[in-house]
Amino acid sequence: MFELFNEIGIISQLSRAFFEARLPDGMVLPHFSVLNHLVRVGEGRTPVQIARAFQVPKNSMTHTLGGLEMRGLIEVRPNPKDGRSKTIWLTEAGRSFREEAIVRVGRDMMPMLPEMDAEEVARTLGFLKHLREEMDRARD
Amino acid sequence: MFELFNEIGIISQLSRAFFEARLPDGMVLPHFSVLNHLVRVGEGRTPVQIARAFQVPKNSMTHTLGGLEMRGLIEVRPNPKDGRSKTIWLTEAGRSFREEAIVRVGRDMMPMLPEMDAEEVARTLGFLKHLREEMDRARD
DNA sequence: TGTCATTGGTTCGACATCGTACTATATGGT
DNA sequence: ACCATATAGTACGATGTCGAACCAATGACA
Repeated sequence: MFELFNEIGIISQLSRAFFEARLPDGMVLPHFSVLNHLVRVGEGRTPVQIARAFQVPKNSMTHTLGGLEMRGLIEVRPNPKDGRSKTIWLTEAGRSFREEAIVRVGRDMMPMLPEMDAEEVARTLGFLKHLREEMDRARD
Repeated sequence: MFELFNEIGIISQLSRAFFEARLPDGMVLPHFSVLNHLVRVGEGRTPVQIARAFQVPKNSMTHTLGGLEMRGLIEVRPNPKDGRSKTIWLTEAGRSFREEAIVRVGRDMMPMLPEMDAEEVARTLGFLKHLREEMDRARD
């Protein structure tokens, strides 16, 4: 069990480094992740919603969103339903940035893929999701 | 595939937080990991060897070892075979600190364990090790 | 309507992590 | 023996991440 978490930690570290080596200068994995999230889950989300989705504190998300806005990849608008809140939208630059990043990373990831059995990946993913839910519950 | 790395990243984050919440004040996961490594792999390792084992840059390891030495959990001795190098040894305090941490974390991790099938854990672990090796190779 | 607790977001300070540059020792080739 | 190159460890600066404190807007409730 310790070993499992250990392996997970190291892979997380390696995959992050792998990713960031293929992103421009100061961009970091969470930047890409947020763009991706907005495409998949939908735009117009609030910062807290996004922070919860990634299980990070909201001030960290403020920081990440700040970087994305400064680079013109997202647009921040007020939330018409709540005066305290904001909503996050992709710009055209943000959308195309995500696409290019996926191509670039995907290309370099190619050589690794044939080595892994698709079914095994799916089973592992299922187990990890289960594990994550378990850990969420243990957080009280 | 992206989703797999995403899940791994979040679990890594959660498990780290879980761990560190059960360590004293300023201690952090790498501190424990290094102590554990020394017990399992053996004492007398050099900082670079340890850094490589954890896939972190050597200056990060310098920092981590500094923290452990300051707390009296390890002892640093010169390397008789190489004047540039040092060797790292556990103190009694370090050894017992590790034991206590394992007990404390293990106790709180108990409620999660019955939820997971041991065979599934083993299979996942096998796959992740394979994946890690693949990624190591891709690092050139 | 007035008051209090809750929630969204930011600011600030602390710290881990990392790239780069640097010193000191070791190693290999001539 | 001498010099070039590689390697071990450290120092420094930049930055991501986070907890705590804070402000503003909302909601609950008398």
